[in-house]
Amino acid sequence: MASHRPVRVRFAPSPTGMLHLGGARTALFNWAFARREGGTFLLRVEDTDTERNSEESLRSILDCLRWLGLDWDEGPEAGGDVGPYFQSERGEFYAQSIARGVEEGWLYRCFATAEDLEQQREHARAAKKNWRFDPTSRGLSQEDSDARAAAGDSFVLRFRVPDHEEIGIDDHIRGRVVFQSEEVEDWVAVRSDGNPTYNFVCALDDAAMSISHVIRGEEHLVNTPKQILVYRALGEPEPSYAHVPLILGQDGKKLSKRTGDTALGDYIAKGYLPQAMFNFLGLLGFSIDDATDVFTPEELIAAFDLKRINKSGAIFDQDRLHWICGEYLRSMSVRDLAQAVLPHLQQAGFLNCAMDSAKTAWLEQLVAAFQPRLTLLSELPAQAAAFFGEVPTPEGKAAKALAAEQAPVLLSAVADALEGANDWPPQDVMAIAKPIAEAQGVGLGKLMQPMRVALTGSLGGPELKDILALLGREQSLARLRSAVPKVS
RNA sequence: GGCCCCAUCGUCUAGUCUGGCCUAGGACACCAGGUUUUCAUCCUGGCAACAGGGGUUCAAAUCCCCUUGGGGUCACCA
Repeated sequence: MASHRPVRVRFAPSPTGMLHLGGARTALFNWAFARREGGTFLLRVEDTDTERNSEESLRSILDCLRWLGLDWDEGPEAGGDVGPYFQSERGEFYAQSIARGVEEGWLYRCFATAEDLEQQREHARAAKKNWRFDPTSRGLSQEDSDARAAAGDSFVLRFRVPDHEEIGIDDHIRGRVVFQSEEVEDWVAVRSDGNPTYNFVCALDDAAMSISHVIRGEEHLVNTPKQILVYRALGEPEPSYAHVPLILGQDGKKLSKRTGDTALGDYIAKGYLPQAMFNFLGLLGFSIDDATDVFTPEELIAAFDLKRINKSGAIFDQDRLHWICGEYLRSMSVRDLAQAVLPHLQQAGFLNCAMDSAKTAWLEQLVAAFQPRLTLLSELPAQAAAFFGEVPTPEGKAAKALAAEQAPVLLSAVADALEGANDWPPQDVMAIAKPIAEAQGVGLGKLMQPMRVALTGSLGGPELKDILALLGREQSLARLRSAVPKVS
């Protein structure tokens, strides 16, 4: 099959909703393959469903692809020599192909109504019999057909599927897959309103755009024979195929909204990093080798090979995505991380002010203190709330630590000691704390615990020294002092 | 149900095409230790899989067949 043509691959989204994770991964694989082969990656918008299309969907899909770092060589906003790249603008081209199909006889009029056929299907279902379109309209004479059309009877154009023909593909992922033409019904290629259907225009456009490799989801595998037949009718070279396995939900079925978020946009909103998402998607159904699970786009490209894509479906593993995100987040520079996390803080109502250099420096200090504790950008506002407002009311063990018998004495002692310190934060908090604990005859922990709770409301969190620095002298002392009367 | 696809730890996977190096490797999650004033990070260790049955072969996770299980698809949606 056409393996020596220049590599041209496409991602063909339908702008009827948000970009699905499966679609995002398909796009990623197409992109990686094109980049690996030095080929062309193009975007074609399949907006033939005028009912469900929306401008907003298209924009969001393009934004999502860009967010992932996938750039396209031809398509919307990029142009190209084989456009238009919107199917809604290719009507003239389709009309020519339709005329040709009718003339050459591989498209024929069928006057059966959708309702009739639906009724037949119903009957078959009730009788538990397998239903397939009965191509009796094929027998309609040209005169009768013309006459009924002239009389204004509504009709669709069906594709005349040949008898006893073997339709096989050598799928890059699955190997040889063969269909018998008897299994393929005379499908509708042009609707009664004159608009062509997906299987028809998809093949038409792939041929016209010289697509060399069709890399798409496995759910399209059964569409392939229909599309191959179009190539054969057209006398165009067939592309080669790679049917990528599905992304499965926790239930083992095709990922759907029932089992969690399915749109890439949902994960963007949750604060996942684009590098992490790219990495994770590239690891679903593909692997570089037996040990590499964190990699750059360049490394993915260098190793990319359609034959290395798995055959079986992969369950979307949130834990793994979460982990990868943490890996990237921890490897980021404090500066970049501060920038990335700022929108999430502002969304939570923090830092909604002009960011002068002092504020930025403080934010970077905060981010540095929390970096080892974060896996998602969106986690910071909740974790660091104590640094933006009141001390959250301690709960559970934290409340207990603050209510300990010696806590008031220890806290006021430590507040006094800190107040006397020359620098802020004190160079060695431990050196200040130790004697106080000893004087009270308790372990260091007995002092540190209530101190943390008094300052942040929590037993966990950054190092004490960082907490004092972030809070500042005044605020730190105030919190240590005000915690005392609360418990006494 | 017809047609098509698939089958290694709970999960993502390496190994399968080109049988022996596999007493099946890595990672996530989980569990247990260690480092750390806390939490987290980090380090060490542990748990855990070739769906079943037949072949072929000196040798099978790897090749063949059957069974079972799972999935996809059966629109004038894409």
